[in-house]
Amino acid sequence: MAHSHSHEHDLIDVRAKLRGKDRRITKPREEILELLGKEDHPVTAKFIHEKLSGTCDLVTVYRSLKLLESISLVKRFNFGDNTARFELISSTDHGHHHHLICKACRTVVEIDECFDPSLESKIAKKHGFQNVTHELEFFGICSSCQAA
Amino acid sequence: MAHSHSHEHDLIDVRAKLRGKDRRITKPREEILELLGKEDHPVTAKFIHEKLSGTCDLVTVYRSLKLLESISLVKRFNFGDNTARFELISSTDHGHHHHLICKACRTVVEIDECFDPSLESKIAKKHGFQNVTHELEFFGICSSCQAA
DNA sequence: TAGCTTATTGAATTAGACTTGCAATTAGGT
DNA sequence: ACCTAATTGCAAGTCTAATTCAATAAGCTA
Repeated sequence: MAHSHSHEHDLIDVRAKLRGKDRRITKPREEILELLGKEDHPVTAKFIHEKLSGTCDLVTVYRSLKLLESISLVKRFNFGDNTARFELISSTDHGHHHHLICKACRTVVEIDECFDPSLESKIAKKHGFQNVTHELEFFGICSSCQAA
Repeated sequence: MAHSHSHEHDLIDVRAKLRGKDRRITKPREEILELLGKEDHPVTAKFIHEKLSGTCDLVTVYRSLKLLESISLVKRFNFGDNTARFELISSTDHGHHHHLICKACRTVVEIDECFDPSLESKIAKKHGFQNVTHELEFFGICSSCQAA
């Protein structure tokens, strides 16, 4: 019950984001959002497609993710392996956070810390840029892989 | 003369890096290094291949860049468009610097500033990671594109 | 300098992520 | 229930990059 209620709540959110844009709530989009809600790290389109095992086409996953990204429900991350990864944007951090990735086993740790925002505004001002954001990921060797 | 002299100097560097590794100094590798030395922003493999216009195959460019990266002569950057970009590693910053990229026209500005290294060591220690590095790029709208 | 060993190259093929065109389907308003 | 347009599935295409293998050439050694 509690789950279906919160699910309903999510849907209201999604509808709000789609409203007036001639966009629709479809089963693949719902399923992808629900799956992303259960993952605590960014996942690839292929991973989503496999988890959904045949309920929709891989192309639909790509298209859905692009749409969800465009309405700021999902954020795309790049871990340097030529494969986009997607995470649900949480209301707490608005999707702005970083990751620490093990170069050996590809384990991912979510990072809340970030550098002082004054650095970004300083850089923006210095070069006359506006709406400056950044992408930051950390890479290293996790404790398990150090032992091995 | 001055140029050929500095070129010779570079070659000594390259030979040193390759020494004892059963690797060879070849014309494509020399040409790629020379070209990268003239560029002041990261460039794609395709760009290099076009500039070298037929002197070697695109596959050789990919292979050479991978080799040069492996011996720390070249650094790979990711600007979020699924295309790797490469820059010669300068002795001054050891390849560690960042970029500010215009989301509209893709203009690139080299950035020297970075956040305090204590943030990185704090994160490394907190999660038991070693050899932690980071990839950081800034994105925004440049002054020309703001006007347009 | 010639000869030898083996790293490297070129050309074609393959791999993998992602996109596009189009007919069939379906969301969601009336 | 009906209608219209957004969405999907499937096939085919694009783009970056890796792989295979015979031909080439770097760089010793005599």
